[in-house]
Amino acid sequence: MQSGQTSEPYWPQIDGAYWDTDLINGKLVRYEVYPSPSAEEPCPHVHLIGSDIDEETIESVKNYLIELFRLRDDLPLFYEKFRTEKISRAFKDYSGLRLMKASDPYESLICSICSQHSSVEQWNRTVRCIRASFGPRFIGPGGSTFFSFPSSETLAKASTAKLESCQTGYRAGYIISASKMIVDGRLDLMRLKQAPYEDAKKELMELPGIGPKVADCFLLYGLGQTRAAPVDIWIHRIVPRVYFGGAKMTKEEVGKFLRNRYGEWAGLAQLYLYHYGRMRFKTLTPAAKKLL
DNA sequence: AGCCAGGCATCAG
DNA sequence: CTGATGCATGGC
Repeated sequence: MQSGQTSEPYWPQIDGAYWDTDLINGKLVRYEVYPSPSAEEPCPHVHLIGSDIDEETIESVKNYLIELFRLRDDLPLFYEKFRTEKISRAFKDYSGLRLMKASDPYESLICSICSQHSSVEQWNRTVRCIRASFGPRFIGPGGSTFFSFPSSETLAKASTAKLESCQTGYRAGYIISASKMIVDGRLDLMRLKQAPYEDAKKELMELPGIGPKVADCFLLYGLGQTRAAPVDIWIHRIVPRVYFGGAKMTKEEVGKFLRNRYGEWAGLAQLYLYHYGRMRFKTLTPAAKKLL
C-alpha cells in the first residue's frame, strides 16, 4: 500500500489496519486487514464487518484477499534465488513487500492509463473521483456509502467533460476509447490473460494512450503477468546505476534486462528496485536530488 | 516561476 | 534510429 505500486487506489488506514469495502459473492463486506506478523509467511489477521456473515462468506473473502495480495507468491524462494544479487539489499529492508493483483482488471487498465505522466497521489485521487462520479453506489456496513468502479459500458458513454472534472486531463479520450473497444469486443482483457506476454503487450500498445509502460502496468497489476516489468522514470534511472555503472540505456533495454535476469519474477524485482530507489531518494538532500 | 510526476504521440534530423 | 516537444493538472 505504501510503495505506491498498487493495482487500484491505496486503501485507507485505521488503527494499524488497511480497510476496504466490496461486494463479494453478492454480499457487502468491509474487511480490515492487519499487517502479518511474519513478512515471509503471511497470515494477516482480518476483521470482517457486515450483516449475516456466514462460513461461505468468510471463505470467499479469504480467497479474495489471498488473490489480491498474492499471498501464494513464495517470497523466501525469490529471496533465496537472487540472494547474491545487488537487489538483495532491498530484500532485507523491505522483507514482505508484495505485488498486488487487481480484483477488477478493467479498473486496473484505467488506473494504468491515469497513472501516466502523473504522480501516485494524483492518479489515486482521479480514480477515486471516477468511482464516485460514475460507479454504482452502495450503502456499506455501518451505513457508510461507497462506490465501486464503473463498467466499461458506463465509461464508454461518459462525456469527456465529466471525466475531465476528475482531473484526467488529456487522458479522458484514452479512457473512453479503451472502454469502447472493450464494449464492442475488439479488446478482450481476459483473452489477453491467456496470451503470451509479448503478444498481449503488442496488442495493448495498439490502443491510443497505451505505450510500453502502461501496457506492462496492466499486464502485471491487472492480469498478474509477473514477467512484465514496467519501466518508469524511476526504474530507468535506477537500473543503469545499480547494474551497469551508470551507462546510458533505453527504457526498452532496461525492460529486456529485467526480464532476462529475473524471468517470471521480473515484475517482483521491479517492485523491490522501485521501492528501494524511491526510499533512498527521499533520504537525499535537495542538492543531491538535483544531481539526478 | 518553473519543473516534475509510475508516458505517449508526433515530428524533425 | 535518437532527440525534442506538447499535452492537463497539481504539488513543491
